[in-house]
Amino acid sequence: MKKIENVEYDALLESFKEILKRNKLKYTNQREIILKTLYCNNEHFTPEGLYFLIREKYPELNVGIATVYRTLNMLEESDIATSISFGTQGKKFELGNKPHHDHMICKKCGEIIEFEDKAIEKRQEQIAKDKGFKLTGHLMQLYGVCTQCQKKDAGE
Amino acid sequence: MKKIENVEYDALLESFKEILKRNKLKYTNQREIILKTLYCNNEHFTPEGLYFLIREKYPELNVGIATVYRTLNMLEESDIATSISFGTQGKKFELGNKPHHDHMICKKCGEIIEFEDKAIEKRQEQIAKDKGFKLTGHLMQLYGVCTQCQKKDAGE
DNA sequence: GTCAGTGCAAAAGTTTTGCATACAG
DNA sequence: CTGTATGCAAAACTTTTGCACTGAC
Repeated sequence: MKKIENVEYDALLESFKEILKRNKLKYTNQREIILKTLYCNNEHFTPEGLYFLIREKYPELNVGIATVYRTLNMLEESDIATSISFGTQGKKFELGNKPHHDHMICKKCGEIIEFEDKAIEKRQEQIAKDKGFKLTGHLMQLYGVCTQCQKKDAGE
Repeated sequence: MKKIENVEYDALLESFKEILKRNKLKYTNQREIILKTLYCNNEHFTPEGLYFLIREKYPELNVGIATVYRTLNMLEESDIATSISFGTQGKKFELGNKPHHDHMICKKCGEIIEFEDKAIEKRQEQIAKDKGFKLTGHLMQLYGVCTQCQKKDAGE
């Protein structure tokens, strides 16, 4: 994984610090590591998964699961991260910095593919307008079976 | 609430019985009540919420929470019901009988408006095809502020 | 009669909380 | 220094499971 010297991350970090300051919260090592880990691993983490990864990569920090939960909830409330849940596999968090993107999820293996579609975005705005909603965000998840799992299924 | 003498419900019930039979499962009172309650209350239930409602309406049945969980999971596996999660409010189940519909959710008051959009459905199928997915379903939620809440906000 | 379904209670899993200590501001 | 954040462990919640009994077929 390349070292972070990245305008996008810097901006994210700044806005994070900004939000912390605005809410009189403290900028701690743990909070930064959690943010950074979410950023670097372009994945969707369960709180537990994130916890284990951080424990492994930064054992000296000795992060507690409670801190991970507290931080994730805080990030979600601040709209820095969002959580999604699919099937029985529980809740997963990701950063909400990417402006608009959606998820296609394999029901068999849980793989998540991200995609973006301007046409759909446009329609969404139109629908909201029709119903008198002021649109602030959206969540779209397509469920299906990924190529690999389709092959596997066929083989059985 | 009007009594059920409803073609749509009958059809649902039939397909439910059909699925039960196909899987050598039994048609029990509890299972029917759970299905009926989901159908009559056009809402999105948490397992617990459904449990309490059923306890209240059919105390003589003495349904256990375990049965509610078991049945909901069974319904979801059979694609009769789907579960979605609304933010931190946990997992909610609804019947999947309405062929395709999505949700627009007011972040202020929690109101849920259902809508349907053919153009988006089409695009979704196209996207899935492009990525090699076999699409089995989708979940789309638009978040925003409803007309009433916008007015309220303006008034403050 | 047989075997799946049920309620109950216990267990397993997940998330939050209380508290003493650590550390950012 | 002050007071928030943290780790730990306990508590609270949520969901699943084991078991003896019930009831659908």
